Amino acid sequence: MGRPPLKKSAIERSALELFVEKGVDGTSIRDIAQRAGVTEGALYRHHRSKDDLVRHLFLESYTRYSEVIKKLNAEPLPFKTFVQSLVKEFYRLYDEDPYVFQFVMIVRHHLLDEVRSDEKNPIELLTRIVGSAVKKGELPRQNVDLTTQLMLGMVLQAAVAQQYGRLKAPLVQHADAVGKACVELAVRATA
Amino acid sequence: MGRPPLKKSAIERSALELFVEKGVDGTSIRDIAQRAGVTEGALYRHHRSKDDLVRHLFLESYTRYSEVIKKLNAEPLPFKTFVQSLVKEFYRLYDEDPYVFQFVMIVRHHLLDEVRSDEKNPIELLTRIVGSAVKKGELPRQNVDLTTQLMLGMVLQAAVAQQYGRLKAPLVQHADAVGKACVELAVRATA
Amino acid sequence: MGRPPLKKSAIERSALELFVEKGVDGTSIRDIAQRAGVTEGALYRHHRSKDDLVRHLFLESYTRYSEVIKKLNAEPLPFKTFVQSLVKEFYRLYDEDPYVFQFVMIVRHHLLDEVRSDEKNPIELLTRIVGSAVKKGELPRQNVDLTTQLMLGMVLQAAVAQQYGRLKAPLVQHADAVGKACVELAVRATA
Amino acid sequence: MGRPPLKKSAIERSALELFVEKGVDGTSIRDIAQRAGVTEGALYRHHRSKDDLVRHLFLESYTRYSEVIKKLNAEPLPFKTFVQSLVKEFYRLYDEDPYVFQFVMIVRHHLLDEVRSDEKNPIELLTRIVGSAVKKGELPRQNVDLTTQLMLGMVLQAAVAQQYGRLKAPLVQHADAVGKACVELAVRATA
DNA sequence: AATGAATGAGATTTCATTCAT
DNA sequence: AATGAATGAAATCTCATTCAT
Repeated sequence: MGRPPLKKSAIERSALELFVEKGVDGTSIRDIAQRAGVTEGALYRHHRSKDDLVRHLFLESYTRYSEVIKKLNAEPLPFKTFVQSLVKEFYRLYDEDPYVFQFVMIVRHHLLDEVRSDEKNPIELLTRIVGSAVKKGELPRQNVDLTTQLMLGMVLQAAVAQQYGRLKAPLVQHADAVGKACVELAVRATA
Repeated sequence: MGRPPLKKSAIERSALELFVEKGVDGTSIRDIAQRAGVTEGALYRHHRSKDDLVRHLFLESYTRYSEVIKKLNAEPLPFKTFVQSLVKEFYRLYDEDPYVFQFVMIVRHHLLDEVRSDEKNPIELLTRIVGSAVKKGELPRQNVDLTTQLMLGMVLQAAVAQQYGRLKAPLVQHADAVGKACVELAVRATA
Repeated sequence: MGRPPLKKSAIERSALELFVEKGVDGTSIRDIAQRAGVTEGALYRHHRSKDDLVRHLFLESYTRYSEVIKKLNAEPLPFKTFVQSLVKEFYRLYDEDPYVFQFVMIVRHHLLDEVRSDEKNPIELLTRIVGSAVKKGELPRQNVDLTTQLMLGMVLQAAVAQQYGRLKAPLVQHADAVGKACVELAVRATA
Repeated sequence: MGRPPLKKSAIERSALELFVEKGVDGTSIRDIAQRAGVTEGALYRHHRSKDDLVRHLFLESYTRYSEVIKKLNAEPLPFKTFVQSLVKEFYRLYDEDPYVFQFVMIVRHHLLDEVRSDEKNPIELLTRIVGSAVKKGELPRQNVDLTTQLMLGMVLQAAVAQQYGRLKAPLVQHADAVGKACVELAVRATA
């Protein structure tokens, strides 16, 4: 009945981009409003505060990535297939919209607490998946936490490198290589 | 390998810690002065501006890490030895003062430009080292950029994980495992 | 003596209450709309502006009280009867809807100008009534302004005290005592 | 060692006056700064927020008046003397600086809570003093709360009337008349 | 009649920096 | 060297009001 919220998505998109480009604290409400083509007050119709906006964008973005893991975990896949599919899906998402990934990387320091308590947060889940592959005998005995983190490091770093121009886009073309590296790491690791 | 500076000025130390804890933009001159136990004006005796202070701390910290690579690169080591020594030295530094590493991670977005142009910046150097190991036949033909980034990802992620409480300190105890993973990655990679 | 308006519009009632609870400037259009269960725009169907709404409520409330005096003044009553009836009517009104009284107390600072010019404003009227009682010999010679104000002070303070929980409601039960105090004050005062 | 706080009192005085003239919510930080001849930020060196400033001024002002009662209560005076001295002291303070009194009247609605819990708040004290005069037989049995409030009403209303130009300043010249009225009220009241 | 998104002006507050002491 | 009051600019947020729907 009232006006439709024409500018809501413009505001959120502008914010996401600016947060990535200049950092959260480095981006002012005015910056966001200008890029979105609205006045500063408009933002507050949709979000209680700048902080609120950041939180909203974070949860939205974070969820997008964490659901990939949850979905893949729902089907019973061999470890190798699981890892390779995961990397591919992950990089597909990245190529689709690198800003979303970059935004999560940038704010996780300050907001990860809100998610960490979640028993099913993606890192926890990933660790458990590696752990159960060890129990099933798919992988040798090893430091599960360390292996998980190292795999994660490889997957994330490729994205960071793309950002800095050190790897060519699209990232999906590296998915097989990275996936293979992850699997080999896990298969050859020793306790 | 240098010893840690036994006594940084209280101002610089407070700044470093706060920048890590709350971000650079999230930290005010007042915050720094308070933690250092001085007043706001005092900071300007030692640094022209906040920006100046950040730059100073960054260069100091960055140098500490990049020199490890330069030094190791000065001696002609086999690839495997090089990588393992590098990881060990790196983690020794990290354990000595995690704030320094975290600070570099945090501000590189904003300040890396000043360093990137440097032909001898550590990533460039690392990439060249992997590249020449391939040329010498120490490593099989492969995507050198990708391999370098994946190794880097593993090394850095372990530090991030420690920060988040997912890996137990000191990091040095993981140096051998991480070093081995890096070497195997490079050795087994294919073009 | 008029009956209370059985059904004020939700907007006006909400506004009245909020103005009393948080002050006029401390109450936003949004606050009013929320409590009334409508949206912000709706208010402007009924009142040109917030200022308009305040003025409307003030005049309505103020009139309610000032008419008591005018009516009583219309009949030729002995001073004592006049005062006692006045207090009783006044407190009856107060008990009926304390918000209305409190609202008048709160906004008189800002709006009294509009009324003060009125030659027949209640304070003026009251002062004249005391004055003519002196002229008629019903009361001894005295500082008429002072006496009027002291009587007024007693009557109003009982209401304030009720508000702060220092006198029990309903106020009407104190009307005789307060009325008697006013009369005695006037009767015993000296020039 | 730093600059002396030259502007602190100017800020507080300007605030006090403006709060009385235009209300607390009706006065902006800019208003205060302008009248004090400083920039807006200067206020925040001395007070954490506008709210803080209001609270500070209130406590300071409130204390000024409540100490009159406390001091007089310290000496064992007959009721009549006590009341007359109190009114005189009170009006002396008022004449000295009417703004202080008016400010307290204006903000008490919003801040009185902070003081009400105080067992020794002036209204409580006053009530107890009347009560003990009754116990001692100095006054007849009566509704102590009501009498106290009516006396208070007279004393305060004279000040309000001065503000509105209905009583001539200085108020001290009315002290005896008001004091006498208070005493007579208490002496003649009945249960 | 009503909605609620959006505006535009202004409010409070923060903060890097300067400067008298 | 150091202090901390004060500045000036900018940041976040509020809010009465308008207007397309």
